Amino acid sequence: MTNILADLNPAQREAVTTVHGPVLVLAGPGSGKTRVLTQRVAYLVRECDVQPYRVMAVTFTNKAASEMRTRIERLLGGQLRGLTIGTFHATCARILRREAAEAGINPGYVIYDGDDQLRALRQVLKDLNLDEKRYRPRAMRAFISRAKCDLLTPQAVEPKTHPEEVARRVYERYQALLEANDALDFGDLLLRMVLLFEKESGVLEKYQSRYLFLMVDEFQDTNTAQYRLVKMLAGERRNLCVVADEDQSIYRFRGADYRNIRRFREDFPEHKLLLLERNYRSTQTILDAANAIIAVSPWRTPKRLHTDKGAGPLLTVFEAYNEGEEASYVVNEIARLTAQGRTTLGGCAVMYRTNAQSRALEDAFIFGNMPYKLVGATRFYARREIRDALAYLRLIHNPHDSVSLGRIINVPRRGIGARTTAALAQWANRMGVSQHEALLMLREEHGKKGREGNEDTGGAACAGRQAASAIPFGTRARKQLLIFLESLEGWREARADLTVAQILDQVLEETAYEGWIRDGTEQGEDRWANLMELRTVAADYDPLPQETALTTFLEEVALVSEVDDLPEAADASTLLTLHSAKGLEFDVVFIVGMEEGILPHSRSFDDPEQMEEERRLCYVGITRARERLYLLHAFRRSRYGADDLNAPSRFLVDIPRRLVQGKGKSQGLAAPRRTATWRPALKVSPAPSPTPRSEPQLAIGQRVRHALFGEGTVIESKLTKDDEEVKVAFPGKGIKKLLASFAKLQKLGD
DNA sequence: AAGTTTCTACTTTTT
DNA sequence: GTAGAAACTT
Repeated sequence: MTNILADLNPAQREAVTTVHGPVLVLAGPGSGKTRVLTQRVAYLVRECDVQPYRVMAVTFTNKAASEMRTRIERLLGGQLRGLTIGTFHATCARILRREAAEAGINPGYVIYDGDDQLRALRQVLKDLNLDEKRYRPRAMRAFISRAKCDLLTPQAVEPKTHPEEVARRVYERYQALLEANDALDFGDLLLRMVLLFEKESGVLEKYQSRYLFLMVDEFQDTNTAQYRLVKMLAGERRNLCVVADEDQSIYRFRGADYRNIRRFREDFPEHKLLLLERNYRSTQTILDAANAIIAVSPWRTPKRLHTDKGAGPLLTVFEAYNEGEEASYVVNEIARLTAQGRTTLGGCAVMYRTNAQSRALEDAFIFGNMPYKLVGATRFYARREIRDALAYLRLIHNPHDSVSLGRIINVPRRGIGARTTAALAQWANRMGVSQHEALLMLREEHGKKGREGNEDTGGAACAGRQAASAIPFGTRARKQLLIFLESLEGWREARADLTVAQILDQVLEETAYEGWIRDGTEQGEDRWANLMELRTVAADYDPLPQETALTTFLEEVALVSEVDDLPEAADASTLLTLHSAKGLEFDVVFIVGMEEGILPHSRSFDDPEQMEEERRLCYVGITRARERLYLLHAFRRSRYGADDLNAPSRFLVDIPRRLVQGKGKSQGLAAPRRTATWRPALKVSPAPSPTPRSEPQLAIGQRVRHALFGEGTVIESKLTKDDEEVKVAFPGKGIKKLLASFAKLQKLGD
């Protein structure tokens, strides 16, 4: 058995072994805090005879949680039954499911994400006769989410302005809709948990006495609801260990409040404070740059990060002419560094402020025939086809979910248009039942009518009997609705005998979804492939007991995050936002778009607090680098259509020149364009030298082979200054723009 | 109701 | 420069 405490520095060791009472670990980037947390759990279990099920560890992402679990299991050599490791949301979702009766929730509830929230809100705005232009669903969502983070129910909100009063009413109505749908949104998971603990002291005590030891990672990113939750759970015992780095607090916009650190210090005055300042990741040069950026920030506990690693290479600051040149510079540098054996493709990452910036980079990677993996962009679970499929599954699981119903009732097209869906929603509303129940009533009426042999057209005959159930549909609409209901009821019955994957198959089959989505375009193929990918994920749930498989699948799918489904294996560079970079590390990091208006983002200009957050975001990016750091900005950048000229980021100015290669010629205000700057990189690049001018150009119609895309046909070709740019159609892969010198296209006969 | 075209907002970050 | 909604037509 390995000694759990070996290889820990004194501060780390103390953080691991101080298991009783509150502990605050202030941990700089790369200081081994994940290590501390895993060793601490292992220490509790092995050295202190604590049963795993008495420990709860909360992490920020599911990925962090499963990594931690794996590492602990490796340390202890065995499965840890009953250990609770997960995100706040996942943990609350599970407890609420278990305590559904006490919480007054249907245990089969579904979880609404941001997109579902918007759909629900649009319905609410329609019901309240509010103009979507004046009361933006997104603004309403932000208002509601903020309220929930602050533990405010609609009744508790105190509107200060008229628009806030309207938002409060929307919140109230929205909440009623969710309740009717047996749905909880992300905010509800936390809010309802807190409310349950406050209302039912017995339930709280049950969990307090189960969880003797609590740990929270990324504590600076907790919101008020989350703070309240851990404080309640810690109870009298106060065995609560939180790990925080206020310099990496980057989620203020979704309610995170790094002041929870201060709150912790006040609420747990007897806490032990531990500082992890030794960095095991980066060179001193990178740490100095990071310190220079963050030291400017007020109100922070100063930390002095240090490392045993040497100075390492200087930083590179580079001004490109535009985003295209910025991207090709990155690709060239990665090619050069990997060819020199200084790193691997997987050791390189490119980080940016907004997802939209990934496009130019992707183009450059494809141009250069360099493998890359993209984190985020259009999240897998945000894709339309995936959401459609999940809506079907959710509806089968919980027919009250009218948001899902509204999503797929006419997808694929089945003759139920906007008019009919609006009428159905209104009708159900008026009768105070869910849309599914309304459909069941419609069927009943229909059957009755048939038996009575009543041959009226339209719903007039029923109107006299029951005003509330006057059926607002024409014959055709009614027929289509009943056909839809039959399908749904069929799946719901079949559900008991089928696995999740089989239910999905059946839905796709019976709705002819494949034909609907596979329309012969490249996009259609992608979408179908995504669905098959979803099917693979669903098949993972086959071994679970039949009754819980669908519930578990839907819950886990609702709570996965961006970085969670990062493919590990492939040797490819990573493209990701600065936000999703947190917690990761790479040999070489490129931060692109270091410009005023991009990083810092223009939305932060008028709010000093938000500007500080931009600074921390920059700090997070820098501290991801182990060896080499490149900071890039472009003289000119096109942002949705128009061209902008952006000054270099103010954060660049804070970096001491001695840390920067080439004496920072490009620092200061926007310099005139110097395209020559990046050409040398192209020359030393290991990529094959550009096709000699004499070589016959690739003609339109020429068949070619590409290493990544296979065989294709040239459909467009134009000569640029010193190369040839071609568009090639690859069957099944779509049309790609390629640079002849990089793409290594092999000409094929015929 | 479905298929077109036109318009518009979008691009901050996500459990 | 695009995706999704709204406004049109068939």
